[in-house]
Amino acid sequence: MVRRRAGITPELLVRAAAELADEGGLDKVTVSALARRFGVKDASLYSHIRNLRDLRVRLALLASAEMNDVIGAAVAGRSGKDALVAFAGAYRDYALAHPGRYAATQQRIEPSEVAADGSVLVRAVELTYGMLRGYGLTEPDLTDAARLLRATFHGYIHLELSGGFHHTRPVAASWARSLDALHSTLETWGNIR
Amino acid sequence: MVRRRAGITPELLVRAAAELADEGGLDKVTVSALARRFGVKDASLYSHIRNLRDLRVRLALLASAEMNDVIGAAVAGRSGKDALVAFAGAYRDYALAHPGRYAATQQRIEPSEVAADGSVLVRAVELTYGMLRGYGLTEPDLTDAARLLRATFHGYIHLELSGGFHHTRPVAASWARSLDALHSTLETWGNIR
DNA sequence: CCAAAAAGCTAATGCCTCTAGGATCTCGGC
DNA sequence: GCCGAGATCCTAGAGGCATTAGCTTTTTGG
Repeated sequence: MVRRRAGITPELLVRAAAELADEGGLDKVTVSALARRFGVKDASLYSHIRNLRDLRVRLALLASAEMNDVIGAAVAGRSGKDALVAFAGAYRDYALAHPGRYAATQQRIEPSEVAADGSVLVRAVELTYGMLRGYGLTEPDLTDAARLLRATFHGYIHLELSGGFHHTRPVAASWARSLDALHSTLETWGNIR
Repeated sequence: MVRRRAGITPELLVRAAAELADEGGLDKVTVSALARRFGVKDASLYSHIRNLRDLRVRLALLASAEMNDVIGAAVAGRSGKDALVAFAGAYRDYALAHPGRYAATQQRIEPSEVAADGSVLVRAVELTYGMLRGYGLTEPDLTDAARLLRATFHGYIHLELSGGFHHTRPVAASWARSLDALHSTLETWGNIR
């Protein structure tokens, strides 16, 4: 009997996992579902990934890299409010288009789990700091402002994705208004309080 | 053989679930774990709760009610920045003290799942709006500002709980600074852009 | 062409959800 | 006090998922 192999690689698995995540949520990313997808037994996947956790970490890194790319492209050549709006827009668009991947980026990941690929996470921070330096901020304001931005962006997307905004007013309108507010805050950061 | 009953009620289950959640995270809230806790077989719990989902929704309502209480008490008699700081402090303190319960409040819950107890969710909105009216905001600014606040608070807590803040600067310091910024934003909300 | 590495498979264990149907306890009413 | 109804708990069992161990088959480099 000539049974060809499935030609599975960790990369293929992660890509399939990303699709599963975006289709049905991060908790649909399961070793069984993945095995099913490749027409293979569950146990067979353990030659390619260490375990489910490993798979999800890889997925998180994939998604983070993708986000870095779209955000990086969006901010390129812009500064000030232009950059802020571009950054925020790219962030939100990615998250809404790829909710499962986005959710994956929100998992707690220990440095020991990423081995050498921590660069992805570093770059995300650099993008934010780069944008903030356009507002003339320095430490510790840089850290404070970066935290505020990340929190606001993430909080918004999370609430939007989890159906937390019931009001009839379009979320996009509130989002734009919040960006105005954030911009204004960043401009006057040094004078507040 | 005289076997006394365990005296289980849905309320007891939910309270135990809350403890499980705070101890090991929301995904440790499991029918099996709960049954174990009460010295009873898994299947027995299905006389008290419809299913796991039902349990988690009840947990979310419990936690939401608790948060409303502490926040309500914190804001009582205050206005302006006092109220904002009190609100935010109560919110963050509760979430950090009860991470599992807090996580439960972040689940997507359909109106059909809460039957008549939707009042809890309404009150949360009222608390926020009440505080914002102290800043003289009216619709649609009220909605926009409420969304920004919820997003920021939630985003901050989520990132803090998930270990997203790696920098050495104390999170509490950045948090305080962000509240200053938010206050300033709310004060000038009408003038921005 | 062959041996070792790689990629799958079967078998098993353990944990979890949930349903069906049976036994037992409790309690209100006679 | 007794009894039936309903509430509460149990046993059995199906099915899903993660993970390990050990075996077989396919590939591939020398």
